[in-house]
Amino acid sequence: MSASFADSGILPPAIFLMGPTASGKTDLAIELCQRLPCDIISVDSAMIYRGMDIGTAKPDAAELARAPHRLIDICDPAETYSAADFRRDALREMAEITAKGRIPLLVGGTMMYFKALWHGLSDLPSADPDLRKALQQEAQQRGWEALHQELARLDPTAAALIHPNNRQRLLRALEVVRITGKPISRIWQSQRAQQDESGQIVEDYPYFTQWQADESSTLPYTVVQLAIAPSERRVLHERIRLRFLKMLDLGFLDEVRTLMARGDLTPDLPSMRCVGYRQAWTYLAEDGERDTLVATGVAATRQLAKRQLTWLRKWPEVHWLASETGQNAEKALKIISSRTTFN
RNA sequence: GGCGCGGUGGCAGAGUGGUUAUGCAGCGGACUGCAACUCCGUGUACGCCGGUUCGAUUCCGACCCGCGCCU
Repeated sequence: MSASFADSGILPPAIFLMGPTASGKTDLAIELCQRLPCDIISVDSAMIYRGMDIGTAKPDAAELARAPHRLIDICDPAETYSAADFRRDALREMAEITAKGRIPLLVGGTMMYFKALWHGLSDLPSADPDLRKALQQEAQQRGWEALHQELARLDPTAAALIHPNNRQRLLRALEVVRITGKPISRIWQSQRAQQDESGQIVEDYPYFTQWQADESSTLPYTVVQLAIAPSERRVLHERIRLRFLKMLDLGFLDEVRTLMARGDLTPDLPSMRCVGYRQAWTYLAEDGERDTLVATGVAATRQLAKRQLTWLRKWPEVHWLASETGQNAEKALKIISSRTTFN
């Protein structure tokens, strides 16, 4: 079971396996690896961090030995990583896997990364920490409303789309205007226009045509998209609760203590704002109640799952699997073989 | 048994004779370089019965429940 797709004229296969946290993605992915010539690429903005194992529910050593995951443990928790970084890295790994005649299996719950990979990103400048710091200071002095008003002047379209309270996105939009001299919305639009001329718009999915970039950013693979989740929300909530308690048993707090003890990490870093880590940090730093830690940690995880499901609910071309059902690997294989020429 | 205090949406917690805080959780949603982020939207609930009143969660009475004190 291997083939060269490079010169066959057929796009090589790739599999997306998506789902909310605690839905059983990792187990299913490992099972698929036993049955298909595929290699796993993690699509997870938290598992990228080294030393963050228990709280991210990273596969353990035995599982990794059976089914290696690419793009985990690639960053130090002091570092930041972006959707653009992910797209670049994932494309590189996918090419490498495909070159070996194998199938890239992209597994994870970071929907923004899936979207960036699948649809590409507009040609925008990356984050500029110094500029962001300067903008933050400006906000301190002039007020956040003033910054939003400035955006309304420079880029009314973006300002209408970004709520004044959404400082993170407001800063990003201002950052782009200041660096490029062009409104971020115009950059989105110019690429949408190209899209229109090439006739690539998929009418059924207007949402996804909003930002699809030019041909070159289209993913050169035949993608089979699978999503897995419990069919009932309450079941997902219970799985989340049990898993959080299990993490605590496994020494999650020690893991966070170790991170805090480094001395160079702060609670506002992306890594330390991850679900569970943020709550554990507060609990340890403020000597909180254990019941509160559990309640807030579990709630934060539920909220994460809800946001992931919001993405997934409107995601086109997904084939759904139910976590609690047996035989998901068989079902997945059936879907995969019916949608690709592989085998 | 007597006296006192209190019973407000899933939880916490304000308050008012008519305009029905707030926080958390839940639910729905947005999201192009921090995305496990960030942000938006969403609930007439006032223990029970009767009375006063044009109108009662708010005033009065009885009752039930909880807490404290007393005999």
